Amino acid sequence: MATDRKKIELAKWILDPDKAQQLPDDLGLLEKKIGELGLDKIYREIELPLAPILEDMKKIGIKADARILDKLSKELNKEIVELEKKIYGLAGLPFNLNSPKQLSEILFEKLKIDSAGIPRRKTGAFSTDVEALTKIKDRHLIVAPILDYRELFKIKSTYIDPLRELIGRDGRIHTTFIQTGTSTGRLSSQNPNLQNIPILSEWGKKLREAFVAEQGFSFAALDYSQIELRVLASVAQDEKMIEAFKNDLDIHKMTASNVFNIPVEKVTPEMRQLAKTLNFGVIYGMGPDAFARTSGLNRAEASKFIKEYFSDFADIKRWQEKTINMARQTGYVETLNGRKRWLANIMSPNRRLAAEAERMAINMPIQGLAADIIKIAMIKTMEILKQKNWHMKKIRLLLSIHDELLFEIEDDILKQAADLIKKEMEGAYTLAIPIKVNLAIGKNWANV
DNA sequence: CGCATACGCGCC
DNA sequence: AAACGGCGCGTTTGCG
Repeated sequence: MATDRKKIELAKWILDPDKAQQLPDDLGLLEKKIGELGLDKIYREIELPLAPILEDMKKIGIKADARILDKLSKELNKEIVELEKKIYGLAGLPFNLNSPKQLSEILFEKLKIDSAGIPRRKTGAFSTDVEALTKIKDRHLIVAPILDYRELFKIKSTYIDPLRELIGRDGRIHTTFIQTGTSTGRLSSQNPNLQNIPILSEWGKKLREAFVAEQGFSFAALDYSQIELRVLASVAQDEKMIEAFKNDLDIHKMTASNVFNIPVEKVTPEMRQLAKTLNFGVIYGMGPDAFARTSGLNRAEASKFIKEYFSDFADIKRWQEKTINMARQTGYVETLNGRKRWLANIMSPNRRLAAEAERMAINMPIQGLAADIIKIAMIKTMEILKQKNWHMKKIRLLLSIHDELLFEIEDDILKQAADLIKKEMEGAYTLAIPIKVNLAIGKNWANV
């Protein structure tokens, strides 16, 4: 059970996850307030039981193969040095490639690359982020190797080398899951952050191969399928989206079919990608500008698609408006479980701040309920594992990555145990639609 | 020299 | 220019 110190920290965070208020360190007072604000379920049924589970996860850690990391570090170093040479040659002089300021000077002053369409940063320098560099990729030969350099340097300096140093004498890496670190109810992971290990790039995959299951064990990765969109459909009670999930349709395809007013069979991959961006954008409160930027459309087209989206899924629009109005009246938003986030700026006369608060308002009940669900699943699952006397001996919960749980399971019970966990996760909460979990099994984190 | 900030970027 | 929600972290740069 949690210490009073820990309980106080949790209670204060639940009362005010942005930590903007000055709350007393008096547990009695805090718990009284929790009751008054309808936060008992969050406090007593979710966060308090979760605390010891996170402690166990930290203690057990995840096994990492130092030899693989060492090998990757050497390989990356070779690539990075070669890219540096090439880039300095094209620039005509060496400079600090990791300095956006210096890089900007080289690109746009020394080499005089056309800066049309490249935004300036607040320091006045032209942006050199991946979006900007991609835009000028065809304007000079130096750009492509810079993009390559960025990717490789990032993976080496942020992941490979620090992770190597964090392997303990037990051969494992022990992240800290922070229970009071987010404003929406999610967990975060620190020192190292194991919630943002690369997965998409080729080198990211190689890195994940360094995370390995203990001898005689395998990894089981279970991730909720489209959990935030399912939560959105359910919370907003959008019949069209609910039906799609009930029928286990490809949700992005269905969205494209609606937005483009064509049958599902006629949806192209490009249309589906656009619909996918829209679906995620809706959860984040994306406007026409951001949608245009990420989709490659112009502003007018982007606006048109957003409008079409909300006419097809009118209940979602209505829910968003209702949620923002409630926030204006009460000063907070909440998940179906009562988890709250106070939005001080929702009535701000500063439109930028008010609009920012509105986006937080429509995001938090979705992201927060998804977080509630996976936390409930963690608690229910661990209870079962303890009953079966598997906990820590034959099964360890290693990581929680927002919509995914990574377990290490002894091979003799692997299949039956993984299926059991899957059922627990799917049954953790009842929405208007089924909750689906994907299961993957492998000996390392790249192969799950 | 340490610290805060800006920038950039990995993940969900 | 930016305004797409939630995080943690490495490097550079400017300041005290």
